[in-house]
Amino acid sequence: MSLTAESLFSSLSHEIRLRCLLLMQQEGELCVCELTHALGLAQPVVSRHLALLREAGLVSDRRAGVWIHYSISKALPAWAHDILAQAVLGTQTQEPFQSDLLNLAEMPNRPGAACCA
Amino acid sequence: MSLTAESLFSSLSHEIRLRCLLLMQQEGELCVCELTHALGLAQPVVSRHLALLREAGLVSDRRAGVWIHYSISKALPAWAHDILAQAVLGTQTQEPFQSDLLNLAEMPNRPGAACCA
DNA sequence: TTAATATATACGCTTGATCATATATATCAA
DNA sequence: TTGATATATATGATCAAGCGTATATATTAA
Repeated sequence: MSLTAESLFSSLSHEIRLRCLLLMQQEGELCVCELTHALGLAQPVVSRHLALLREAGLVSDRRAGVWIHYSISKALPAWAHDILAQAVLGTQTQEPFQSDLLNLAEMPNRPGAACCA
Repeated sequence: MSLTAESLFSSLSHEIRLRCLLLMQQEGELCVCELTHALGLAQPVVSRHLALLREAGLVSDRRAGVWIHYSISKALPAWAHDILAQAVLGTQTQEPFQSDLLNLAEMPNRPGAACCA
C-alpha cells in the first residue's frame, strides 16, 4: 500500500469527500444514491468525489446490479484507519455531519446490501 | 476551540506544512531557522506556511529575542492531537520526513529554547 | 543611528482543483 | 429492442492555492 499521508489528507480536506468517508466509516458499505441522499447533493458531484477517493486508494467499490456500493478500503494501513476514527470523534457533534447520518437513517427504500446481494 | 476537521486536514494536506507539524510534534518548540534548515527550503516559504498554520489555530508562536518559536497549539482538541500522532506513525519510515529529523539533529548552532529563554 | 540577523508580508503569475452542465455507460425489465 | 434507473465521465469556465521574488518589520549589538 503506497498511501502517502499527503494524499490521505488531501482527500480528507474537501468537505464532500470527508462527509462521504465518515458516513462509510460509521455505516459500512453505502451506494451512491444513499450518499447523494444523505448529503443532499447532485449525483455527478458525489460520483466525482467518490472517483477521487477511489483513485487515492481510500475506498473500494462493488457493483451489485444497478447499484455500486462504496466502502472504506480494507487495505488501508492502521494509522490511516485510526485517523478516520478520530475524525469521526472530532465531527460527530458538528454539522453537517450529524444531519448526514440522520438523513441517511430516514431515507426510504434504501437499497441495503441485504436486498441486492 | 472552533477547529474544524476540514481546516485541520487542509492544513495537513500540503507537504511543507505536514513536515513542519510533524517536526514540532516530535521535537516540541522549533524556531523558523531550525525548520528552514531541516526542510532545506527558503525562509519565506517556510514562514508563509507557518503563518497559515497559525491562522488555522494549529500552532502558536512565542518570540524569544530575535527568534520566533513555533509549537503545536496546546488548545487543540484531543482528536486532533491523536491525528497528528497517527500521522507521525504513518510517515516516520518515509521520505522526506525521516531526513527532516536527521537534518535537524545535525544542525549546528541551534538556538535551543535553553539558550534564549 | 547604523548594521546585521531573523522573520514576516506583499505582489504578480501560474497551475491545479472545483463547479455546473451535458452526456455517456451499464444494468434491468418489459 | 426500448425505456427507465443508477452511475460515471467529459468539457469549459472560474477561482483559490502556491510559488518566486522583492521588500518590510523587529530585535540586538556596535
